[in-house]
Amino acid sequence: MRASDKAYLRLRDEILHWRTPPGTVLAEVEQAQRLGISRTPIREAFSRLTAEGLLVPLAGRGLVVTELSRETIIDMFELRIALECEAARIAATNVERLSMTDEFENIHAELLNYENLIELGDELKSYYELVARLDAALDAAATNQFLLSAINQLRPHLARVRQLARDNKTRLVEAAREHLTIVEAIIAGDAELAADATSVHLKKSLNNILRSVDAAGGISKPLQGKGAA
Amino acid sequence: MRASDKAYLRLRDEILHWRTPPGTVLAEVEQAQRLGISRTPIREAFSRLTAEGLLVPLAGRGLVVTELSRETIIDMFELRIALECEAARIAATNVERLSMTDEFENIHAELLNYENLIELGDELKSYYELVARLDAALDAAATNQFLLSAINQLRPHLARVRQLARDNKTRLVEAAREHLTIVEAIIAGDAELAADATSVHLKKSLNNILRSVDAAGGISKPLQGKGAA
DNA sequence: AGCGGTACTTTTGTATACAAAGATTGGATC
DNA sequence: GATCCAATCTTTGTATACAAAAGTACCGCT
Repeated sequence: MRASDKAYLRLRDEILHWRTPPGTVLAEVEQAQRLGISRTPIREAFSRLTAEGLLVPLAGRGLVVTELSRETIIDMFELRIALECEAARIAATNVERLSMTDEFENIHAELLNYENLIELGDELKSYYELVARLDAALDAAATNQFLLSAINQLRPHLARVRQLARDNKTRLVEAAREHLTIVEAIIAGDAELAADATSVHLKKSLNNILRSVDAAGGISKPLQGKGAA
Repeated sequence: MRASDKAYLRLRDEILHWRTPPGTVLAEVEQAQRLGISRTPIREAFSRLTAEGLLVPLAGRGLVVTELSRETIIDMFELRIALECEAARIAATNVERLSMTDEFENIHAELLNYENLIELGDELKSYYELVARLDAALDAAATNQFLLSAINQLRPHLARVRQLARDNKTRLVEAAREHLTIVEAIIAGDAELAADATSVHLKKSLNNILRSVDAAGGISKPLQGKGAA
């Protein structure tokens, strides 16, 4: 793997997990020395992170990790809802033609399973893996490179926000039911239902995150412990 | 201006205006020599163009200008419709609070003017400038940095596609009316009407482009002459 | 004649030296 | 004491040399 890739992944991971919190200033030489590589691959990594919007140039002083506000999170979800509803719409339309019904049926069956098992802490990781599989299946069924690229552009920002909220058991059971509805709509080929169910799920997710933020008295640092994911 | 910026703008311009058509392979040393600068700023420019999706890496052979197909154009507009309808929705909601009603009223008045003047060739440039002003006003009223960033990501691709279509008088008059409807909906604060009017306009624009492409027997090279814009 | 391997060429990846631009701090002057 | 200017220092921007990796072509072998 290239040094620039390693630097990019590491810096991004540190930002996403709040080890380098918003407002932190990064300089080229400083990071080059810390990571034990030269400025060239660091510049490459910086430019990718800047293009993603995780860093913004600070005139003559290096790059700053983007701030995160309540409004920013709302804006993020506003775009996310538009994009993922569209993706769900397309997926529902294409699932049959792409012979992906089986894949969604499998996910559906496993979701039914996890709805009962979710209270067991051990199952949490598997549950998040299942949601990741659903996301991947949706991506595959969306078949629109531009839409996918826009969603992927948003993902790192969402990952950073996710660190702020802790999913409790109640919310997880609810989310599982919402996912079930989405999957069922896609299997049925009902595009508008898929879009609406996605909207419902995302708006409830947003509310859950905002509740966590407000309960913590604003955005300061991520929640600690195994609950966050 | 930095050498990397100059290189980026020039390379991008050449791609957008089909002087470097899809499929062209670009190498670092080659472009560095042509533009009279070193490889470092060229790499910077290449990485930005790659992030935008105008170039894709070709293993061990440099970077290749992204291909453009009929389906690609449809995908592009699918995303564009989702994004700009959302932007129009937000703009209609915010226009009053942002005190931007006057700006849209001005654009409205000028649109009414151009609807009559549009057949004069001299007015074409001014008309496109007016549409650009409308776009800018919409951006300002959208107030969602993530949504805007997604739209801006799409713009260069749309610019490249625009070179393929020639707007005839009939289409221009029609487009002016569609723009009028959008502006009126925003002034009225009617979010859903603004979104629907935007959808109408963009779907008709897409059809006009596809008609041009099909009439030319596929995507080969851009139309020549003053008509394209 | 086809296949495989090796050497060579081309291309990208990295390090580093140097240049330029901007910010900050110190001093001098009003 | 405040302000402006200048020198210095920090930081990014650019060029270039070198390393590594990948692709290609050629040659020998089967």
